[in-house]
Amino acid sequence: MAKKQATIQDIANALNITASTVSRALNDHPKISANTKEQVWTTAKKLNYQPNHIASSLRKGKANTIGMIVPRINRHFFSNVITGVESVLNPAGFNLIICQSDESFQREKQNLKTLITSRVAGILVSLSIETKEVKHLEKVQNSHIPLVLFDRISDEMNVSKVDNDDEFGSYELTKHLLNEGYRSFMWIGGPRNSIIYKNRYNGYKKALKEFKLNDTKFDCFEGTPVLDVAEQYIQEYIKQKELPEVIFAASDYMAMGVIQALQANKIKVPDDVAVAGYSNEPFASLISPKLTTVEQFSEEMGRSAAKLLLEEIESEEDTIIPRKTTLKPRLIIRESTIKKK
Amino acid sequence: MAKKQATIQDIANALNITASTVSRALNDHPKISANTKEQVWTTAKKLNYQPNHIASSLRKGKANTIGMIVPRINRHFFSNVITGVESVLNPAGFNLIICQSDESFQREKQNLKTLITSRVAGILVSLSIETKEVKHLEKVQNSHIPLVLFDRISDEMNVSKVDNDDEFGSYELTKHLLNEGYRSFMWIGGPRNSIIYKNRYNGYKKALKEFKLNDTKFDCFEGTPVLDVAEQYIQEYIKQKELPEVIFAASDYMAMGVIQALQANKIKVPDDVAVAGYSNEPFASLISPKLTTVEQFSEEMGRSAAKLLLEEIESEEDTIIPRKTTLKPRLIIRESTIKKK
DNA sequence: GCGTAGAATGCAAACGTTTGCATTATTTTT
DNA sequence: AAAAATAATGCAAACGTTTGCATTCTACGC
Repeated sequence: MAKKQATIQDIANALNITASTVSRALNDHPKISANTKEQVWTTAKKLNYQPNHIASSLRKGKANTIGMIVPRINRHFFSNVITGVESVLNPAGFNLIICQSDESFQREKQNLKTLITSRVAGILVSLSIETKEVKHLEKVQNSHIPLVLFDRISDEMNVSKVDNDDEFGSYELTKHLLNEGYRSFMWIGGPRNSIIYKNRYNGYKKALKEFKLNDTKFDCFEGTPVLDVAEQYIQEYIKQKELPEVIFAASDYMAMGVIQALQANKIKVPDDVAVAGYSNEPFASLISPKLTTVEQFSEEMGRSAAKLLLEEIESEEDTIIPRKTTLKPRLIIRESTIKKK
Repeated sequence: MAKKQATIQDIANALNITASTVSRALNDHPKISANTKEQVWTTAKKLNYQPNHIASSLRKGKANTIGMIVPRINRHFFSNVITGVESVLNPAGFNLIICQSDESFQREKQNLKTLITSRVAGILVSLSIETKEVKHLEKVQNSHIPLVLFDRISDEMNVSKVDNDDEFGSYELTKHLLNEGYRSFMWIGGPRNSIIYKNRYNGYKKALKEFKLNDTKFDCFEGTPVLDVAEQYIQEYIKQKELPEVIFAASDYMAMGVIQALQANKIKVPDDVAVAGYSNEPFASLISPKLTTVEQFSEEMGRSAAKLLLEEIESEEDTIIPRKTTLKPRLIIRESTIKKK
């Protein structure tokens, strides 16, 4: 019981050599004889020696741990980003500490503090919806910890970033709708102070402008990007006004809400009103009609962000030049926007 | 540039006191005068001092970090468990290191090793599908790290566990089908060497037995619990044999595959054939017909597992008595199994 | 056979905290 | 007023590694 973990010193004692030799042997240092290495390795195994990363981190002045802050882990998009991050970090010998801000600015600050005191080797952040200023991120830089922002980025920070070309994705989707022949549009999206929705809106507008459809008579609705909000909005809308030919919801969940509201009113999708979404949630291909949407390469985003971070961590330079990677999303055309010819 | 992080010693120097006093002041030790504490706190702030958790972990012999191994993070169920775990661990001052086994036994072993060398204070594990033996888990116990298994548990390990009462959930669902009046059944599920699917199968059988429906003429199919596998199976099945009144798929994804196969053959759900699933994935309420299924309280599972682990970590005892928590799932009846009266 | 190079290992300090015990200063008790 | 108790701080070792420099030993060249 309570047998202590074997240390490097125990191995040294067993072999009548010093801890330094053992340390070097374990790390396959070239100046240690093959014979000694062999002995060290076998006794290490015999004693069930497990290296103490804490001690080595302290001595080396840095941990093999990366911190990551996401708004919420149980969102399809973010959990895939995490998978991508891990796929790069683990082979490089790093562990991931994951924190959730829960879309709260306070928790985001708290998380950052924890990561700094844990002396992580680097930090990845996707900002919470509530986050309007970035002073807390500057603290990270003061602590000389490499920082990379992804998805929900901030223009104010001069650090490396990875984002999706939301404007492009939205533009492509709108073009598809226009090419199908739709001419009256409604836009539904999340709050436009979020950079994500701002960009999606801009792409939408840009495409419309190309077709001289500047001022559509139909509304643009902004709200919390969840199913219920969109559903209620459409339910109300139906009672009062005429519907457009197509509704572009800049979130799949909102699109789902729209579809449910329409179907509840016996309005056929896409025959009466077409619907498009954004981000290709898992359900998008499962519902009927299958939802036209835009796929974001979430795992790829994770990989890109992790790579940028790794490079900064392994860089010898004093000052690193921030870089930005923008990923092109891909249009996925499905039943919900196909016009009967 | 390259300014080092301030240490406890820097504060001590600034105030002409020793590091021990500073340490005690920062930890609000009762024997330090209010005056000194005040001074220490203000200079700590002035120097932007950030405690070094690595050093303190080393000295104290343990980290404030918990390790967690899940098969895959981007599954709705597991990401919710993680959320539950965090909600207990974070307030208690612990961080979470999350590892994915990717359903691979090798990676699970590798992950465990990493967590042991990181000297985490405790480990939470849900076993991979491939895991048949648990020797690697015994290593954790040899290292005197508290261990709690959840969801995919093993009977061979004498440790604390949290699981779902899958037999009960499956039994309840089958009872509902029987009460609706269905009398011919088909079972579709994941591999029965997985404890999860074994239990679900048992609950199903138990309910049938109560209605003297021991030997149904319809098949039981086992396969990888994903959409495609189930869809293909049904597609083939339709060509060859007559369908049952109801198909119980012990995974929502499989149920989805079943529904798609049926609908592709113009077979109406539930009018011609009813379908039920298991685990209440987000899409279950979005598809049409809405899917009858069983909800598992994933966040609650995370909270329970984290609480058990915390108790073990904080226990002073040398030997801890393993405990087991079993969560009752809840039947969710939706359109896909409602019989036209 | 002496000097030297190179190989292998040892020595000791360092990383930043924490903590048992010792010390000093102050107050209380008798 | 001396002894004892209390309060506040200091001293130094410890946690388990890593690493620059020193040391030992062997072999080689001339």
